[in-house]
Amino acid sequence: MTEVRTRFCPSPTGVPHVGLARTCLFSWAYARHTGGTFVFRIEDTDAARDSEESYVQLVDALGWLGFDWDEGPDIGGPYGPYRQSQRLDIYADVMRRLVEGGHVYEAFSTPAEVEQRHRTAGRDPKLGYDNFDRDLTDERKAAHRAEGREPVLRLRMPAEPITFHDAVRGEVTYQPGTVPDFVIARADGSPLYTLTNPVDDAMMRVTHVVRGEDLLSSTPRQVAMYRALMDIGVAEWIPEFAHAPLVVDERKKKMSKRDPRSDLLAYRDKGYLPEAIVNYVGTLGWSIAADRDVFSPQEMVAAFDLADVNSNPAHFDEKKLDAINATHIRQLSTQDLVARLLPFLQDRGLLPEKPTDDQLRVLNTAAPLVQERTGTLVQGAEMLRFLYAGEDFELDEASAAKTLKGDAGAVLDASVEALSKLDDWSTDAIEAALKAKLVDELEIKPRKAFAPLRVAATGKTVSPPLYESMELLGRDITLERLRAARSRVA
RNA sequence: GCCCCCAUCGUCUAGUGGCCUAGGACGCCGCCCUUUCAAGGCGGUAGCACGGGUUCGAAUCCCGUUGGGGGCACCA
Repeated sequence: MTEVRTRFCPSPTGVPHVGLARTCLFSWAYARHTGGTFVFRIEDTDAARDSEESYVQLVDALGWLGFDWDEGPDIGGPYGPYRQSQRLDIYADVMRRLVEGGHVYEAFSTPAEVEQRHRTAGRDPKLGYDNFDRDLTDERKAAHRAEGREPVLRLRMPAEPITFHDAVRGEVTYQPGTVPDFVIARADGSPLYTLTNPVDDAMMRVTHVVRGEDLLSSTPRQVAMYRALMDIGVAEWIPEFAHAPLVVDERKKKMSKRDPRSDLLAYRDKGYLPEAIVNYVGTLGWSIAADRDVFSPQEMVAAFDLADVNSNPAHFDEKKLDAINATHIRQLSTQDLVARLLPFLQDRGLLPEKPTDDQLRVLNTAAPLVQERTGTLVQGAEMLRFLYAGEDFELDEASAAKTLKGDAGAVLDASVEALSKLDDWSTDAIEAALKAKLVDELEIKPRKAFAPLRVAATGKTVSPPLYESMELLGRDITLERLRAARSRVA
């Protein structure tokens, strides 16, 4: 157990969520930090719930976030296959050896029977399995089978305390009797997570198991399974565990996978940067430095250690995510920002698949203007809408109602007049002409004067800087829009 | 109910016995800048759950209390 090998092994159910991203991040960052190997495995042993669609979304989301793996279902590797549904023969073989080794036994009790026994004995009926079938005689088993009952397989829990080391929590001990013998294979013979997960981690030579705290209390079972696997020669060691604290909601409950804030791909659609998601999720249970919380994935990899992960649950705060996203947007180069904005403009039909040189020139000039005032790429694209809307340009009704009234008519008339006779259609000239006319000559307060102009030209009360926007729009369109707005003022 | 985990500003965190009259960030509030809204700059608000120990000294170690959470499937 020299080189670090970590893994991320989701089951393909539902949509990719924030909790997954955080667990994956810690696992991935640790492998990358140590120069180890990162394995991606799919745990699809529950045909009823797993779906190919979910698998595709998972790969999509992970790739978007910038995670890369050295071994996985899509790229193979020395310990494949990396989808559990393709490893059934392996599990069958291990099961057989586990039975032979006496670690596992056939159990026929139904949950109702177990509960009934608890009641009869005056115990709490919710106690869980009572290890009743541990030493069934061959006669009893045959009798059960004669009734048409098929057994599940259960692992015999050891009689000694189970202690394991957790990189986050230190030593954790479970007393014997507190964890019942557990099922590792269904009555139809198909394997369960309780078997497949440790078997694969062992066979894929995983050294560090990073997972959520919700799995902490299943770890003694995991450890017991490892011991059995070591006994039959399948495992060589018990991996180090690291249980990351839960991501919780405002009610302090484990954040639901169904929570809309949990949907990773939705963040991409809303114009969040993947590195911002990674950054934010990385601050949940870990910190890069005492006075710093904005960092790149590379910086996190350089600094990350499982031992520094803290153990208390972290509340998911969308406001903070927004702030971090905005910061990352501001740090982008113009070229990078343009490249990231482009798909959003195209999705909205504002730019064609192949933009013209002129459209790109405008975008290169305008992108830095929205960069410093937008929280997401979607907001940024929307802020640029007025530049590309053409015939479809329309005023935001709320903005128009707020500003196109009272003095607005006079302001627009005066502006059209001043701008019409401008020789030089540049930001500076526009600014000078407008200020001279509106502020100096007509003595209109700046905030009163420029609000209607902004709405007239860009459609909204929030936009890139006004004079620059007018320059980019060009004289004809600017004047046309001011006149159109004028006609709306009573 | 049983087992386990957790406990620093509203939130995320720094803090691993003296550097802490507890630092940063988000949020919130105020001021400045200013062509709206933002952004930016500056400042402010606010916290070691409680009770016992240990120690010359505790946010930091131990015990207990309280509170919160997770798990107890032929799901993963």
